Amino acid sequence: MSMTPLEELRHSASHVLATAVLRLYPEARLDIGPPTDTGFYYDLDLDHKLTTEDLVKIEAEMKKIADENQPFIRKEVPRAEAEQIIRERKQERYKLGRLADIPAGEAISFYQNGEFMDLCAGTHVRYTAKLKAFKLLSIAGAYHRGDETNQQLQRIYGTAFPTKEELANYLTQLEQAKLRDHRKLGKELKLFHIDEDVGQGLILWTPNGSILRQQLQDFIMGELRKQGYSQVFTPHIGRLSLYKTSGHFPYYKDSQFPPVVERDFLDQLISSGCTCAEMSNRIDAVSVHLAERVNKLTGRETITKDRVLPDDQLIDGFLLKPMNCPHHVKIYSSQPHSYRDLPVRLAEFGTVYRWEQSGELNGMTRVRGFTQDDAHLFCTEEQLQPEILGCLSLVKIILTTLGMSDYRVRIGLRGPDSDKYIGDPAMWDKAEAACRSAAQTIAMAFTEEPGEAAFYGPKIDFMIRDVIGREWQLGTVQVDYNLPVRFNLTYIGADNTSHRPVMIHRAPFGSMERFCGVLIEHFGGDFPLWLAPEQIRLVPISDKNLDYAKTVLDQLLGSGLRASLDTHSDKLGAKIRRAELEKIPYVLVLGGKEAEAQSASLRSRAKGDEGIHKLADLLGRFTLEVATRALPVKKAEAR
RNA sequence: GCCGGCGUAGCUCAAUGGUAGAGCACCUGUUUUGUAAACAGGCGGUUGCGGGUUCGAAUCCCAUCGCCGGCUCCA
Repeated sequence: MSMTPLEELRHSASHVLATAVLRLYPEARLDIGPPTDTGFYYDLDLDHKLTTEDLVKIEAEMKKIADENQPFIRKEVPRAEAEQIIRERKQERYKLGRLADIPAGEAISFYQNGEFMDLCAGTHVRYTAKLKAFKLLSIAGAYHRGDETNQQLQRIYGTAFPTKEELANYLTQLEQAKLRDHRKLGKELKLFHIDEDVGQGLILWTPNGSILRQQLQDFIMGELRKQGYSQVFTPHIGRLSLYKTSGHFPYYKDSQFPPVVERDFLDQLISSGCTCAEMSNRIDAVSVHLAERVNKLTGRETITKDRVLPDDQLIDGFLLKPMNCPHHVKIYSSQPHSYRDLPVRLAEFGTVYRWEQSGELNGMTRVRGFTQDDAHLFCTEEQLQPEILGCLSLVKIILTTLGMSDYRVRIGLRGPDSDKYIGDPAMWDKAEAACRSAAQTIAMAFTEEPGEAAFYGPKIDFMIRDVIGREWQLGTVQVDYNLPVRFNLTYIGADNTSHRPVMIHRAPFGSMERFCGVLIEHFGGDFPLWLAPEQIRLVPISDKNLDYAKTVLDQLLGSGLRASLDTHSDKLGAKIRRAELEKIPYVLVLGGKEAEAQSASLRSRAKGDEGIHKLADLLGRFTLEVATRALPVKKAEAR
């Protein structure tokens, strides 16, 4: 087990944390305490509910242990002795299981510092005095082995650095990151609102946020037209039977909003004394006809007998769509296709609804209703690779245009448990190779992750971190061999026989909500001119300049720019301050001098006062900056 | 969903069992301003919602809704 020096330090800090906890709470039962990307934690079982005050005490005890300068000593022992050590220390509850995880033949080691001894592969710093800069940050619940059916433990998070300066820098960074949090900026800049009366995880896009979203949509739609996409519109709901054919219902029932069943139907069920469990079974069930059809198409018992009921027992209803694909599939299959028509590319900003667990909801990045910049491509096997390439280039255009370079690309391949994956292994090989070579062609660095594929095909995901350090999936490109089969999609080939198309799901932004959330944080609210809700604020020096200011406003609006006039009777400084706080890219100061020369005094967000310019020049500059979708100049670079 | 913390004016926060308050925002008036905050006055609250304890509850207890940090999940 090799660790970087920083990991070694943090891992040692977690041991010292455990040492301190046992001094204060000898009854604590320890699980594990590894280093993380940003610090370390230790999971422990303790009846006493730890509070932030307890953290202060534990941290003080850790400082003492560091001062005691205990050496970390490694001891390798046979398995039987390891078990004995764990029992002597009354830590058998979790540690014996951890011991059992160590494969036979591998060394079993303990690390001791002072009175504390822990089963541990290592490595560690040599003395506790090396721990000069650490801090406990938070307490959280965590399931033993990450399994929600297991005991929930208390997890203490902390961080450690080689020096106090580095720790202080990290903590300041955390504070600064919080200022860019999209939930905070969303409120300050009036970009979106979530109202508990509307519902958790349901975004209300306010006028400012709507401009942001609309600009992004217009941008991507322009690119889609260039790539030969067709625009479609589909409703927000669809019949349950549609999702039974696609397989989404009831397989993903727990992450869907409950189905809508007709009122007459419900009344009938209630009067017939139908129980909830019975009703649930009947809603989940499918007809003999549908089961036979799906099973025949997929060539196996995809829908098992226990889910089949006679037609008069079935309850149909509508589902808020959790995905757009079944609707798009139905558009494809509404008419016959020749190989000459392919690829068919159907695009829609489609709003979908998913029942996310309440504890998982987070601002705009994890919501229950969101709009995907979705599209479904229907193509031949041969077209798969170039089509994937086209999808990737879309994502690349977006990320490049927005200056987002801090992302990683993950190719999800099928894992070893082959039962989960549907479709012919030879087709999978081809699709996985197509993903790989498309990514290579476009020169994107990627990691291949076996087991991360969907059950219906491999995928390419774009992962981006938010200011808190949480990683989110944005853009995605997924190959699908399942839906074309289930819906019996075909096209007529050059050989005049029927063929099965391959489907690609792709969403370069992912969802507009999540993307905008991440984008707000990426720019810290200082949007490029083309995205800024308000681009230019007009500030007259005094009310005497209002008339001139109005003529300037008309010219800006007439050029398609988003501008407003500050008519408050405040002093100039106050008006400037207001515009700065609202992060408006440009302020035009208008006074007597400016009015005489059809000009304006320009103040830019990046550079400050830029002096007097002719209005005509300014209009040209602004419209060009919008048209080229120029990235904002950073304040530091401007100086 | 689970563990823990939190919920006071539009926003940021004060008031720890004894009269709900400040700053900003907003409105009115005065001021007419040259690059990040003029001055004065006014409006604004059933302390998330519902119960309970108490002579008296923002404060203590119960329940519920929501938010925050994790965990689990994410077609």
